[in-house]
Amino acid sequence: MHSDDTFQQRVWHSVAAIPSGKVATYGDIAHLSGSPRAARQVGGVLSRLPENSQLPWHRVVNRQGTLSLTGDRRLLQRDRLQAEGIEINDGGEFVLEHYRWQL
DNA sequence: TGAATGACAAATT
DNA sequence: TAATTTGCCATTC
Repeated sequence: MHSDDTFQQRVWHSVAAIPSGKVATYGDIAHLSGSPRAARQVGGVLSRLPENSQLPWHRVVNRQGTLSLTGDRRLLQRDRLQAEGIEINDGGEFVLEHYRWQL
């Protein structure tokens, strides 16, 4: 029901709040979701998002300013970020502090 | 119920 | 500076 308050749902809400053109790290989302040390779980939640999800999962990146995904998903994330104005090279690297969402 | 898993991150080499 | 190891913890199997 609407009173569900699982880590997974808190992650969904946190990610949904990231503004277009900005990015947040897995750690940032973990922190916002009430479990500061669960950065890894954030990735776990996003990896299991339904195909039809409208969540801007592409705005979640790692602390190095690079993309953690591989293969086709990685290319999709890179394209979506570029589409939002983020300067990211073909290797999926960019200047994190230049686009990081200030919590 | 418990072991395995992993879209991380900080510490250590 | 870069590579490897260690700690982390919600889910999944």
